[in-house]
Amino acid sequence: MGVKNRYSKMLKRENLRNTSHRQSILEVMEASKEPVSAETLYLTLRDKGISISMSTVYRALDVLVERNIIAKTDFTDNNRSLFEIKREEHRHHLVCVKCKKIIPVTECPFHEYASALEERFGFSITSHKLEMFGYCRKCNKDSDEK
Amino acid sequence: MGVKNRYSKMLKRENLRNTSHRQSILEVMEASKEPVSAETLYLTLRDKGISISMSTVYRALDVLVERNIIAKTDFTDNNRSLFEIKREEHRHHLVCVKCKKIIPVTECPFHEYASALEERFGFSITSHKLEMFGYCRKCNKDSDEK
DNA sequence: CTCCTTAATGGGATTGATTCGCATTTGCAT
DNA sequence: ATGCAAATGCGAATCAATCCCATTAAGGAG
Repeated sequence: MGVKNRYSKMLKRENLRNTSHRQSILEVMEASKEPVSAETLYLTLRDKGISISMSTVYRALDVLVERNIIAKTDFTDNNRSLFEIKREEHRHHLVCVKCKKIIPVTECPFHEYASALEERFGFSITSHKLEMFGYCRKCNKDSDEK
Repeated sequence: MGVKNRYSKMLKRENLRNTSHRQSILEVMEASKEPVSAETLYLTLRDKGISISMSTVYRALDVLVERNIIAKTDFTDNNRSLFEIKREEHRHHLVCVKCKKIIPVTECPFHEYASALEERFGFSITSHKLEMFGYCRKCNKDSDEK
């Protein structure tokens, strides 16, 4: 099944219209290895010759987050939201505080921990986010050389 | 050692002036069981009869985050930043997506996982955030009753 | 205790991301 | 092909956060 067809099904299942803009947005997000901002998305689409407005980008992102197709991830950096498509395995991130590089990580060993908390607090956990901050290999090396 | 004295020392150690506003802000944050927004802080201080401006609140929060005395935590809810004083043990949170209640959790079983990632990616992790989302005991019960 | 330097503050203006309102267009069921 | 509700565009509005600059106050030196 082609990628576009897969998106159609996803949208249909959620009672969302299969518009070309939503298709394009999902394609760009699928292709991106890192979380993207609304503006990056907008500019990328423009570069590809697609005419779209910022409102549409934001609205599409909102509805896709709401339907659990993409995730909004905040890194506390310059008050901007980043968005990432949900893949089979969810992701965590290593964020370099110096060069801002974001490394996705797919391992997630937290089920046990989560279960214990659910029991203790009577809380049903439906999702979680883990972000780790520090210095990437390159920035570590750069500061060694000084 | 009194609380105020402790704050004085923290500020002095960081070469920050021990101003009454910073004292007040730290007191309010210490007393708060949950992360607070800049606005909440501002209003709380006003209620206590302390005259302060939003600029000062934001500036104090910035410098305290920078010096690692408090932490900025974003919960993706209405694009607002929340701040929390750092205690002996760092904290994670259970965030109820319905009533927005935030339950702090002090257990943190991630050192092993973190070490493995550091090795694999040559990344030095200096901090991390884990937030879990779902439904609290009360909101679970409310939806049962329907 | 007083003086002096400079960090900190107030308050208003500004920025910048995100949201809103409403007229127009488009998807899609029939 | 037709009709209607959903989606879009574009400009205006909102709202948290930041900036500017004149004023105040912390705290070290004497």
